[in-house]
Amino acid sequence: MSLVRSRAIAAKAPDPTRRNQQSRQAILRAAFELCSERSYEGTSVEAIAARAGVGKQTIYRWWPSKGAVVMEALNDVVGAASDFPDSGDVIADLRRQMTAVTTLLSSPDFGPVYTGVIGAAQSDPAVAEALAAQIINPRVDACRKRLERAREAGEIRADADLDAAVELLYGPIYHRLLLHTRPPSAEQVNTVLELAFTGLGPARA
Amino acid sequence: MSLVRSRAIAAKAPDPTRRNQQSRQAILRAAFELCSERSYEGTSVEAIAARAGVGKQTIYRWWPSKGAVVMEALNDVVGAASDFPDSGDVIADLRRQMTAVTTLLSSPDFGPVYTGVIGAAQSDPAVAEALAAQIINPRVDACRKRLERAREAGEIRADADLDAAVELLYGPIYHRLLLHTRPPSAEQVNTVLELAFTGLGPARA
Amino acid sequence: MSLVRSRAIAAKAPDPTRRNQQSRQAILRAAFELCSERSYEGTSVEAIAARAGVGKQTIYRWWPSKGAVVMEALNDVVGAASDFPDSGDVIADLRRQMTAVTTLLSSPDFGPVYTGVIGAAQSDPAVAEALAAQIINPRVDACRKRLERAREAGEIRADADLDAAVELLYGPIYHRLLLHTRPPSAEQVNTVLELAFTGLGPARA
Amino acid sequence: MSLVRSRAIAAKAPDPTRRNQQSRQAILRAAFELCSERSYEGTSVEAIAARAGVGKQTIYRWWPSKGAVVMEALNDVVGAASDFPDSGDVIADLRRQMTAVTTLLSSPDFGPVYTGVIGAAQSDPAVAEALAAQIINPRVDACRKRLERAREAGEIRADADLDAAVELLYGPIYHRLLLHTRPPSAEQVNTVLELAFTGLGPARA
DNA sequence: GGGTAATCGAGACGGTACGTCTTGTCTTAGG
DNA sequence: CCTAAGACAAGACGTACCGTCTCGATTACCC
Repeated sequence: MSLVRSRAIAAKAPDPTRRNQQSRQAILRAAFELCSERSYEGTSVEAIAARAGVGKQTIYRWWPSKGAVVMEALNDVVGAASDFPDSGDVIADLRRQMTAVTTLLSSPDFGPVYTGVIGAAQSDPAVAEALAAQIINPRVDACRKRLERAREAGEIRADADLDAAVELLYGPIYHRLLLHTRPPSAEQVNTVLELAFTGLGPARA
Repeated sequence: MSLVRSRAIAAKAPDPTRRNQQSRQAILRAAFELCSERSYEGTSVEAIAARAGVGKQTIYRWWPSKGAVVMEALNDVVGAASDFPDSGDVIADLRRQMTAVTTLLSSPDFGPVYTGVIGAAQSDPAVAEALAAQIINPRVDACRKRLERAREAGEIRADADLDAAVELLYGPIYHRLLLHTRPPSAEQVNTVLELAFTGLGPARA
Repeated sequence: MSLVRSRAIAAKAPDPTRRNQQSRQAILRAAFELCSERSYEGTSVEAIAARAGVGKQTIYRWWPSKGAVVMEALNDVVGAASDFPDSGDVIADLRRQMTAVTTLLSSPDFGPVYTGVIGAAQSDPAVAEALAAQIINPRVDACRKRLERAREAGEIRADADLDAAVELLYGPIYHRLLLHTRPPSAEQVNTVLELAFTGLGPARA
Repeated sequence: MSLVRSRAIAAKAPDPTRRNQQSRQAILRAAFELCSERSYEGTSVEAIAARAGVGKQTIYRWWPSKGAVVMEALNDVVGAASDFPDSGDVIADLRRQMTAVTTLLSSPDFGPVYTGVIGAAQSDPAVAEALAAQIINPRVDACRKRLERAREAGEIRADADLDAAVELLYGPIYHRLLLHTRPPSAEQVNTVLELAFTGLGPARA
């Protein structure tokens, strides 16, 4: 899985065996650094090439756009989607994972780069596709698998739509993150879990 | 509230009483049209000025950036946040309102412009602030007020955090919309309402 | 003559009796000051209006262009073309007058403004015409009149073309001034007078 | 001499071996054409770039200003300063050369472009320097060399300052050209030569 | 182990848009 | 009606990047 993971967006043609791995690393590193220092929008392909000590053509040979480069750089930073922990207590496991996410998103190094890429995805379908395929879906899948085990264990209603459940849990975090109403936080995670598992409705029976 | 709503971002200095309202309308109209025809990213200030028959300076005099113009145009299109309907059945009212939202977001005229502005908000703090203040918060407030009445009527648990509840309901829609996993839909609204009100946990008692 | 002298370029229409003389003076003064401080090119109508505490319209109402304003300001500074002195020695009189000219042209306050206006005259026929009519021709005339008296006194050949003679005397100064090969100087005046009166040819008979 | 002639003003930095000569020629050609059709002032860098089918940056990469471009274009048109003819009769040679100059300056294609550049030189020191170094000085030198031979041949006084003599001969032409009193002409050349060689003073001895 | 083909750094190129500046006209209030 | 103030349409300025292109100069594979 992880072998193909980080190349879907980069399908451009030339012989990958001749690729200079030092240049590739320098480019990804420069891209992430520049996005952290300035911002996603404030980072140009020219600047990435200059910082990496690389010709612009070397970037355009292997990636279709700035978004694709930063996408891949981001993916290198966060690493592969690991499976969810399974302690037997689904709420504790979700709390752990979701809290880690809000912490990462609040990091000044990572958060703005990530939201920058999501911003770029709104106007660049290739970035949007790569974002969903490489970053979001693997993590949604890992979460849904954990929820499936919880459902089998009776911790979750038997009739729950688990894809929708993942969106119900993470949606509020992205709502805050992307609409800039207030920052996501560990405290929010607790509230969301409580509401989502107990339900908004009045106590039943 | 709605008196000040649509000018927060435009604070730039010159005497507003001398402003040419025809130019203002032509600019907002041109901005929205161009964003609909091409895309947010594909629309330039130059093009807006040309389409509106206006000098570029007239745009830069009154707005700090393209994002601010489109923001205001969008706000004109969607109109003020109306109060939620109150039929006495909170779930029916939410379904009506949330379905209208997903329909609007799925419209090819409106959806891409809206996501474009949200994308711009990720790199432009002024746009982000205007988005929250002018578009999101008024609607969040309206929804929370309806939920408050529902809580008083016993349709919602007495201890529920209603701001979080709004995020719980709308977050899943924005999750799909902005992460481009799958489009928001009326069907999603039903699923979300069912899950959010009943809760993920197993039937109690 | 000198009553109408300085208005030829300004023929624009409105009733001159209603003209505010304080504004006129402030404009001319501001124009000359700004040209001295920055340069002719670096001075804009906006800046002149601002410095003079005057609306731009007040400038455009009375003058057709920046060149016309500076032209008139310059004319105020140098004053009317005075008659040449007549000591009975034409060469001494010319030396006095021409040396005064090179001194004025070398002044950092005046020289650059003057060459700036001559530069503007190369692209603006109205300025060119005003320059010739208001600045150059009156002085050429005064000089020619002095040469006429010298011719009558036998100091100058009876068959000399005196208009050409004036150009012969002042041309070398403007050659240096406008082609920027080397600055005009008092020393140049001596050389020019010597050459022009004695002639380049070998001593006759 | 003529090898280095046409690059003095263009010292801007980039590697000249990589320069696209087709673009260079297209730019110079477009610049001269536009200046002829409209005027020097009425010609913009944008228009030159558009007419030449070239990006603006390509102009700014190799020239510091519009003046520098037109300067070089002009220099290409007039060609290198040729040596003066030497028929043994210095007055005949000067008449030939100076008449050619007044003819060129009276040409509607060339004259206004040339005066436009001289106008620009009054506000742009770089253009002024290039004008002197590339256009004026080579021709002054060629003329002075011819006068030196004439002095050796006894056609000119042994004690004449020949640099001043060149200014004496050409100054009157530029006086008319740049102060716009009346146009330079072949007839003027005759008058100037007669006056300059014979002298203004009464017949000697 | 030499030939050849692709990648590499570098950077010029034709373009587009930026945000600023100035021009000359038009509009508004005040005297 | 003239004035100061300044908004307006127009459009050029010089800069920044875009994505493509052309250069030698290394590579690295194949014969």
